[in-house]
Amino acid sequence: MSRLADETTRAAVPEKPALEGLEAKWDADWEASGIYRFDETRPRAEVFSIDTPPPTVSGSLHVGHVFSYTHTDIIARYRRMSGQAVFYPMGWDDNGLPTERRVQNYYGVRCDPSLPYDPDLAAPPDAGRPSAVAKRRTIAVSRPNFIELCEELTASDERAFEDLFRRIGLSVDWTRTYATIDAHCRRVSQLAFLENLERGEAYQIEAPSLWDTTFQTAVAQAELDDREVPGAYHKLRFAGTGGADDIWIDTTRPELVPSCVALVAHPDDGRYRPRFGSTVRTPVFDVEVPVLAHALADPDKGTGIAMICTFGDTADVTWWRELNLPVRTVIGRDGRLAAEPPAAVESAAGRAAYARLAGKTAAQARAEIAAVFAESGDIDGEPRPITHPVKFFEKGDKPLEIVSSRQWYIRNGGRDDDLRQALIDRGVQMNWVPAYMRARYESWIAGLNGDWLISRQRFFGVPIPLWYRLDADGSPLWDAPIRPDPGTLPVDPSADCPPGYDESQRGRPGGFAGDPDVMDTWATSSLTPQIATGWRTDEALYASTFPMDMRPQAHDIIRTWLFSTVVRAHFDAGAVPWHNCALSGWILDPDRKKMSKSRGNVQVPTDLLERYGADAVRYWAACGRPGTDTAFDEQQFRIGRRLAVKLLNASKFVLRFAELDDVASVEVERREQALGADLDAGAVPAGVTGPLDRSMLHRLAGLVDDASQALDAFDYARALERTESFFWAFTDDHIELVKARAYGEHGTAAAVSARLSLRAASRVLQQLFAPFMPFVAEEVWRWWHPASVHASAWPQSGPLRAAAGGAGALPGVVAAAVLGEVRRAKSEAKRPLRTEVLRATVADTAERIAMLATVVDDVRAAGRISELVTSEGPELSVACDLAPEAAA
RNA sequence: GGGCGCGUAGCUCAGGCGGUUCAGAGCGCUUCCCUUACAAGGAAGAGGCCGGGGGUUCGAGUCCCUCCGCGCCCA
Repeated sequence: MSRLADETTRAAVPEKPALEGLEAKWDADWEASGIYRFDETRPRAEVFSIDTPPPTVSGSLHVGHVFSYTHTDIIARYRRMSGQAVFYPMGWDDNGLPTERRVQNYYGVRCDPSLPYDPDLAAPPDAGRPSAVAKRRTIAVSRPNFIELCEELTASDERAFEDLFRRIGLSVDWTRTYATIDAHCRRVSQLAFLENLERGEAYQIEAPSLWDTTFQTAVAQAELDDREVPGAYHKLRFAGTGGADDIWIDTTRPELVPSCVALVAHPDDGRYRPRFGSTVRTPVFDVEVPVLAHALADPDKGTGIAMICTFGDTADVTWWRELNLPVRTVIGRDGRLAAEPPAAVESAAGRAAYARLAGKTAAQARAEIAAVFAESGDIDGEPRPITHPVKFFEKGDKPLEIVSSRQWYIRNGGRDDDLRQALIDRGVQMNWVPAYMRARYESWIAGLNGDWLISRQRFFGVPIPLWYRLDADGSPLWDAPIRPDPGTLPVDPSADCPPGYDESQRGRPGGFAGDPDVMDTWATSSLTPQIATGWRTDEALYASTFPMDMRPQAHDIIRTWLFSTVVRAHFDAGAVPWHNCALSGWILDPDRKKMSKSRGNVQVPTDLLERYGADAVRYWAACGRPGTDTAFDEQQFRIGRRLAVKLLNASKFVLRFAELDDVASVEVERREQALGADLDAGAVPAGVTGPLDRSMLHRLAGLVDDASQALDAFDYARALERTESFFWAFTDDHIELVKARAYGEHGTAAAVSARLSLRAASRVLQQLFAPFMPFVAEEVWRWWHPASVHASAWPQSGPLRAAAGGAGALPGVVAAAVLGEVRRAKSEAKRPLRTEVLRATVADTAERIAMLATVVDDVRAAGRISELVTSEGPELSVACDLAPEAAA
């Protein structure tokens, strides 16, 4: 395509360039030209595929989204300009508890799975008005209706996110979006689960698991928070049997005494060693339990001996499993004590005491049992207040209980050393940015103490795709689940029938029952690479995009999203899911607190975009180094905006020489036309002869190498810093130094050299800025190019270095240094910069004086120096005789 | 308690392999300048025991040890 032919499609350089309106203008242009669409015809080696994090759309927009997504976009744009076909999809995470909660509050409804589907149900008229919703009773709706409401609300949330992401110029391929609850994701999620089941990587077992009594669901290890909460030690008496002494234990959970199955002390603890193997009787409930030894018992805690209950905490689970103890459950799924005591409680007194606890919450029962023990004399003194760490569900506000239930697990190395090591090895096969983040991955794996619990007793999620046959008594036959035909996925076992059954057999003896549970949201989002790349649905796409090249994500979810994704890819593909993990930091408010909705310190991005523009907001984001938390600093937006304005003005200055009606202008155009399309390959037309011009091109070549190297290493911040620093020196010094020559004051050849090199540098700088500030870069590029800068080829240093013709950095450095000294002399004399210097005396080393001689005309013109004399000296010094001040 | 990271100018932060772009940038502050790309701008200046203390080395923001302070992840 010849540049002449497209002359008419180019915009003229405006008289007063401005940033306003660029975002809408170029977003529309990009959308129309489709330059961000993935080219499926390109082979794997030319593809760069990105596993974009699906944002939780039920949250609100804030600057944190802008921050990390901009980092990814910079890399995507760089790779695209480097010639790769960038696969850059977008997902929405609308699956799971956050969405359920938002829907409940927004519409004022609750899900009742026992209700039938109502096809005519409309959203409540007061939906979205919290004060109105709060005044009325919540409306019970069926599970399918509830899910419809979830879908309705998430659809509008997703539009708001897409608007924001377009506004900040993400070069996402918007024809490739997914939502974690859509049919495609449910299908992939269920299919992957069924394949895990087939290979034995998923299994179901009745076992103690962490249980949130508020949300009524099991939760996984990765979702735990330890919180320090107040509690109290109760010192209780366990009566020795066969005439042995009583044993006193300290416990924070006396209400669990009815579920006590043993006492345990450290094997080396001399105080209790004689008692190992003997028994004691629990206070009041009078159940005989053994005294056992286990290394996990802490001799320094309380009296050094603990009671094992089923179950009070995770240590109980370990002891129970390793010491082969029975189960005596008292806490139910609702967090209350069961109506009946465990069968082991036989005595009338014990059963009477238990009756005082039955139906109470754990906290209520604790108070009651303290009274019971006080009456019986089995407690020593008053409870002693302490604070201790207690496990919570990260989204919950009541302590977790441990209840025995039937749950689905996926193996993750928590109970298998070989698998554990294999997953650690996968981490070694990936490039981590920054590198030290891998340590977090490894330490998480090292600390795993069980497999990954994926079933959740919730509604808005991907259902476990199984049914169970019911025996003649109506009890499910757990060991032989009925699987769906893969072609029918996704299925909802609560609404769909298994193959060979009809709806009338649901819940009937001899019929079937659907698995009531859904999968944890991470069980689906751990499959984002498979979801995005067309696994099992588009084998060609999968082959050209998987394993993916990049997973950008925040560092706090290494243990969840990153790790679980590695687990799935390891099982499914025997591979890493991606070659690079880029971990981003958080946005902190100016007081260095993490920005979050609950803290109320969130900055709304639309407001910032309004005031500073997308390029300025991106500039701020790009200054945050990989993995590093960044404080929100409004000053950075101003700086970014100033940089964008400067790029407009500097580009205008350079390009408008072409409009001068002089010989040099004709000559520049002739030389560029002679090169034709090679200009786009980075060639510089012959004719750059000026030493200062060549010196600048030499340094520009170095900048291209630095920036490319940094971007290859995902260090966008370094690339921007180098580019920005060069650019300011270019405008402050180089342009000032060559300005007179470019205007033709030293003849045509000198002007041609100046203008050609300025144009070459502008071209390169516009391209180097393009990944960071895509809107303004596109604007200035289109002033002289028919096609998008974002589809142009990333600059190469070779042609620039060739054009520099062996020049070094020094001429430019010396010229700028002398000019700086002259400016200082004028500034210190409080005279305008245009003041004439009658005579400047420059002393410097011989080498630098020699360099100065080659560029002296430029220096004299820029400094308005009439006479410049040089001498040798140890270092640079400049003495200036300024022209006398004109009489007022 | 373990792991990781961070302490450099008033503020926010750069400082790839120890030595000529090692005392740096921007902001803020002070002063000056409407100069034919840019006043939504430009030029210049002042400001620092590079957290403390040891060590390695001819030489240490840079490497090692230790202490202090801060943050994050996990127990």
